[in-house]
Amino acid sequence: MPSLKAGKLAARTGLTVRTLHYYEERGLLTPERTAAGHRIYATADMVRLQQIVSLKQLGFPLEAIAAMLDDPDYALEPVLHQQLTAIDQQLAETTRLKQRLEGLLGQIQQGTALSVDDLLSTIQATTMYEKYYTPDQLAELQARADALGPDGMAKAQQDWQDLINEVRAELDQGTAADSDRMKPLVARWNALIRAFTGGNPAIAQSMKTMYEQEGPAAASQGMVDTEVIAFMQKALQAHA
Amino acid sequence: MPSLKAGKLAARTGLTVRTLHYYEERGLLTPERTAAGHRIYATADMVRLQQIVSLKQLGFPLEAIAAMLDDPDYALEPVLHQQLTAIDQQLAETTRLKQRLEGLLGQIQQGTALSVDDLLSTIQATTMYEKYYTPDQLAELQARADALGPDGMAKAQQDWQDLINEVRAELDQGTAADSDRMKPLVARWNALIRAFTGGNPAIAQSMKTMYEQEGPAAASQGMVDTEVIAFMQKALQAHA
DNA sequence: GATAAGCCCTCACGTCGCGTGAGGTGCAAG
DNA sequence: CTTGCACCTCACGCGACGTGAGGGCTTATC
Repeated sequence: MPSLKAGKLAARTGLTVRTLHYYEERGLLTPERTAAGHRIYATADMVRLQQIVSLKQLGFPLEAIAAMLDDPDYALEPVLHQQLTAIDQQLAETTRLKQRLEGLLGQIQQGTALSVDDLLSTIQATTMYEKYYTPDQLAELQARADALGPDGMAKAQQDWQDLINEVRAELDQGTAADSDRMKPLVARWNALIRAFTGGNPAIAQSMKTMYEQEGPAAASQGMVDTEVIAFMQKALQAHA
Repeated sequence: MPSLKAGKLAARTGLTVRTLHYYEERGLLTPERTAAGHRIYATADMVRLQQIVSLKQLGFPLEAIAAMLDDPDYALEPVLHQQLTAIDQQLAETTRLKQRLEGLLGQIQQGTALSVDDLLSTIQATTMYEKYYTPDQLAELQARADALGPDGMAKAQQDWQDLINEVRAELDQGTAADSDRMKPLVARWNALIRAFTGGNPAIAQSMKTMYEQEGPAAASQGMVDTEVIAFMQKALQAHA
């Protein structure tokens, strides 16, 4: 009769004894026991173990596997869809990460960036943008940046920084987003955005999506201060 | 003077206070303290935090980030390369996972597979193969499977199962891999492999690679018993 | 100057899927 | 009968925090 103890089953499946114990802890697999407490895995247990392993290969957490195996009428389609969209998202993120890494490696091999600091300045400039702008749009942005030259870029950066500082000052003073005091700041903000987008509405739209979607996480990229962004979004709407 | 306490900094960066604490625990960020023990983040701390976040976005673990930031001459190229190959591998695995999920969803939507059990039989048949065989080879295998028909498939499966059981019996009896008793079993094994590969050496090669590379993990897929496989590899070599 | 609200602090345990010992018992072979 | 291996049960470790619990600090209001 084909029934095995933990060590043998582990050897045959390529799992470890600890893993079998763990599955039992989680209620996934419940072999019989000898009088001395040794686990005895019968054929049915092996079949079930095989199912567990297969479902794990599909990326399901153990808890979900337990639910599936314990209910034979489990609705598979929704979980598969869910799993698939999660996978798609992960795939997209990983792909972007790969592109970033390749870009940085390229910079290093060209000698453009050598220290951690150099690297970080590159990251800030590129990370978030790649996500929301199409290649076309990125090319256009790059062209405009080139046209400005390093000095122009520095000035634009400074303009943004000054404006953000002033907005934060108002925020700290408790100024309301729809206050008249915000009017000139809103105007300057819009002007800077126009300069950035070059009047291209597609780019403006991408930028808007970026802030809406990304929220706090985006700001952490360039350290743009999430509070200021949220505040300005209200102000922009109030003075639309 | 721009220096903030934990809550404010957290709000601005989109991180949580706990995260700031944790970075301090790990030695990544060490703000000053007030007499009462409250953390005070100066501008330099914010810059450093920004660097930490950026490097985290590249997928580095906190320990590596600490090393990079503490040594300005840190050799970046190797770690970037390493990171990139890790990413590539992850990408490949995730892509395969996605394909599997899509295949299964297709089956469900066609009504071919409805229960968890149906799903699992499909998984076993396909999972591992997709990894090591080229699409061409998979098509050829599929064609041969179709030619056999369901009955032929069942017989082939049974032949394999019988052979494996016999091999395991020898293994349990302590028969040596190079023993003459193994000769007929080796011959049958080779015959079944020829039937499977259809004499196509490319497919045979893929199959070999699969077993070599995958080892125990592969077996867990179809529950092929890793011990029997290892034993047969020795036997096949001994009787080559 | 007292009090309440809100921010800050330090433990300390939970997450997920096991790996890795430590320390003790069971079992088949010599 | 003893040796040695297989088995058992705790119990801590990982990575990057989340989530309270329980208690001090600070600031606005009365």
